Amino acid sequence: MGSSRVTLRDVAAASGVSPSTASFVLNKTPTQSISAPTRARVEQAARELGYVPNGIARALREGASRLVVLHVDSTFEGNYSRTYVRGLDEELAAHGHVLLVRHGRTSAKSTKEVLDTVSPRAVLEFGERYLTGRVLDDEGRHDGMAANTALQVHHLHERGHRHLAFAVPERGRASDLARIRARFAAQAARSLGLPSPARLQLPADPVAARESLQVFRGAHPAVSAVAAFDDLVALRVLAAAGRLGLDVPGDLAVIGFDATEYAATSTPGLTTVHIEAEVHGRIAARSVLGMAVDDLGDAAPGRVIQRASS
Amino acid sequence: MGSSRVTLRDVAAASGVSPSTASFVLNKTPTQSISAPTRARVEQAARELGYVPNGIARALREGASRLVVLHVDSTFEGNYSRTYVRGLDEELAAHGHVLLVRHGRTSAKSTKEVLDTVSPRAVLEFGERYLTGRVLDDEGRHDGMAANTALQVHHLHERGHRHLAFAVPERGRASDLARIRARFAAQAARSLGLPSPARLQLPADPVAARESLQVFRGAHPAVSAVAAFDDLVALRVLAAAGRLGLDVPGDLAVIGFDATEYAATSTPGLTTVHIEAEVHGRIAARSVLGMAVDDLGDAAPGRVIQRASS
DNA sequence: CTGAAAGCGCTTACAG
DNA sequence: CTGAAAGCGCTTACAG
Repeated sequence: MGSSRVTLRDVAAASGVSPSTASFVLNKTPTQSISAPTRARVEQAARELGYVPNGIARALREGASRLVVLHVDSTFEGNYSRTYVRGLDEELAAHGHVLLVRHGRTSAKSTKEVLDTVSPRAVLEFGERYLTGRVLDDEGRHDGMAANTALQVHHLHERGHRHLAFAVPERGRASDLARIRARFAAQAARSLGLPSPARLQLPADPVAARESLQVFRGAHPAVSAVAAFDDLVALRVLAAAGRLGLDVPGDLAVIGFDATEYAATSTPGLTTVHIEAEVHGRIAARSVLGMAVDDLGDAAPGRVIQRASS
Repeated sequence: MGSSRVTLRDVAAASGVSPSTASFVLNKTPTQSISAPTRARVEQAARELGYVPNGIARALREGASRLVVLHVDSTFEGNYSRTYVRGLDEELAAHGHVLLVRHGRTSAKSTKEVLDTVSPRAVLEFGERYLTGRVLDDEGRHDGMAANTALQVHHLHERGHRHLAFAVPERGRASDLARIRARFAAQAARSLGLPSPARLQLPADPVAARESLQVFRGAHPAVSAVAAFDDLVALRVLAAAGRLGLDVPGDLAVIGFDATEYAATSTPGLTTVHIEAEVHGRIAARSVLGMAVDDLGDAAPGRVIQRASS
């Protein structure tokens, strides 16, 4: 902790200039011209002394720190969150900022506390950008979750399924997100001329999940394929189907979402959607810093990882 | 962002005292006595104006912010990390501090950058405390990972297994941790008079994993049970065993670690160890703040969640 | 019991 | 091209 000792004043003293001048040099302040020799001396002194600016002092002066807080509710399991955070982190780092993550419930109070304590440059909600997506063309296609959900539906349709289910987790978990995803699935189905996917809820308890699937099968005998909210829910479908003696994919095809490592461990292996969100993370970073995002290119499209469950 | 407008000076003005006095009141500075009426006026003014101290200014003055950074390399999947972070977060919040998480590789440079930018009160490495554990008695028992690993070994031993394997992930992933866990497993086996568990490596690719298990079975025909590094590795063992036509648990029993939700979705269901780390999180919080930890009690012991795989 | 003053380390008008 | 000065919002000796 006792590292940040060297101060701007030290650098100034060592190079025989005022702190103001040292600051101008070190920040390359565009509105100030500094003679080349002075600049060289200051830079060398800073290097030799190992000067690093005190972020707190700078933050007090500038009104905000160079910290960006990402608030995440859910867990970090799939490929999406991993790549999103990587992109966000790298892009922020490239522009002198630091990413820190806040976990857990968004009690308004505790969020305010964070803001007051560290004066971050911004607070991002995980997935916000992704939920929206960017419109790619005049037909209003998105590269976000809508497109990736459509990928599930298209995949099942291509394999000959017309009557689909959309499988969601137990009540309460990720219910907002599940609702949005279900809506996207319905849109995708409609655009293919398919009926809207039926809603299938899969609780965590295996016995309850099996019963849930059994009841569902009775109510929706025509449904031959399931697009799941995520891999976990998909694996629950697989387990329930197995316990009901159903053949997967013969009686019921299943596709997961977001390609966790667990998808490779089921029997049959779980088909799923691999999502690369690094560009989304970078876009979020640039947006927060008020920079242009045009040169980042489009997000890598999602892709289906085909296994035996579909 | 434009919320933190009200300053200490405003509160002081509104209550007709100096900023010094207002500060003394609001911080309940123990070395200062303030008359009751003054105190009341300041507190009311602060409340009415919605005053929240500027954490950056305070940090500059005090030399460190009230922020604690938790550095985590791996993913947050099992019960352990979830409960650890919850305990850490709540305990820090109870003492006026804020927890933020930094993900990803510990490049020394980027860590330094974090420190310089936000001057956190402390930086914790995830699992550090847990890796060590606390000695509970004179026999040197630990409540940390050693004890939880022993739980796996004891469970398999109780079910009649004498020749065990310890299953680890592919090269590179969590290899330090895997080595430590394997050593704990060996200690536990020795204390039961069992031979040291053989090392079984399970790559992510299902075909490679199956081959790995096949080779292992040839080399260690006596091994009848596997304790796994985590649930993911355990599920890989299950899948590989299934593909080899082995009966689980008849031919090979399997126990996972850290009770992810995925453990309930395999066929057969995966027996695993549930670990409650909230107390560890609280201990870490208190330690970092230089507070006593005695009244926190012992960590909840781990427990085996019995399913069909053992 | 209360207040004026200094200072944490920086940035940035402003004056020269 | 360079420097002296003010000020971001707080805390805490120090004086009264």
